Amino acid sequence: METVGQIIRAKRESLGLLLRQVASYLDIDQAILSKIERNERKATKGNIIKLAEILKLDKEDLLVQFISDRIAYEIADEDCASKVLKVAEQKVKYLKSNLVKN
Amino acid sequence: METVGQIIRAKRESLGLLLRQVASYLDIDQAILSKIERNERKATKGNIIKLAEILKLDKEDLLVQFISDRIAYEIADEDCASKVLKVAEQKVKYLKSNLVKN
DNA sequence: TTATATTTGACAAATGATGTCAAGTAAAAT
DNA sequence: ATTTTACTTGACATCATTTGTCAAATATAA
Repeated sequence: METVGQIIRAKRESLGLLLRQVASYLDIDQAILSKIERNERKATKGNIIKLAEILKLDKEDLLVQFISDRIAYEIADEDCASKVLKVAEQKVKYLKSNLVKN
Repeated sequence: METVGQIIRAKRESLGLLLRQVASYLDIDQAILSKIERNERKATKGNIIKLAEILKLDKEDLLVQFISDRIAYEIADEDCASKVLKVAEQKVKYLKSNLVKN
C-alpha cells in the first residue's frame, strides 16, 4: 500500500530528477517537496497535477492516490471508518444524480 | 438521503426544542446552529456529540452521518469519486492493521 | 575536504474555520 | 394591526491550519 509521497519519490529518482528541479517546476521551495515525499506535508491538488506532468505519471491515478490518502488519514482513527465510507458512497451517488438535474 | 442538518432539525422540532435552547447546551450562538441545520456551516465533532446527547440520537449513527457528509462533500465534484472511496477503504484497512502492531 | 543533495526547524503570510453580534424576516399570539 | 417570538442573514473578529520561505544542519558522493 503506497502513499503518494512514496510513488512520487520513486518515480522522481528513477527519472534522475533532483528535488530542486521538480520543485521549481511546481513553483515551490524544495523543502516542501522533500516533506511531501516523506508524507510530512500534504501536497495541494495543483501540486499533484504538475507532478503527474513532470514525472510522466497518469494524472487520474495520481489524483486517486492523493485524495484517497487524505480521506484514509482523515478517518483512520474512527472505529466506524468502513461504515462511514459506505454511507459516503451512497451520498456521493445521490449528489451526482442531482448535479445532472440542477 | 438525509444530511446531518436535516436529521438534527427534524429531531429538534419533534422534541419541541428551540434553537436557542439547543445552542446554549452546545455553548454556541443560535445563529451557528441555524446554519448547521441548513448545511450552511459545518458542525464540529464536539457539536455532534453534544447534539446526540440533547436530541437523544445514537451517537455512533450521528457521527457516521456527520463524517460521511464531510467526505461526500469533499469528493462529490471529482469524477473518480467512487474509485477514490474504494482505494481509501483499502488504505484504512492497511493503516488499522498497522496500528495494532505499533 | 569540497561539492552537491536532502532534511530540518523557525518563522511569515495566506487561507479557512469558528464564533459573535445586531439587524432583518416570518409567523403566531395578543 | 401590533407585539412577541423564533429564526435567518450578513458583516465582522478571532483563532487555527495550511502553505510557503529561508538558512542552517546533515548526509552523500567526488
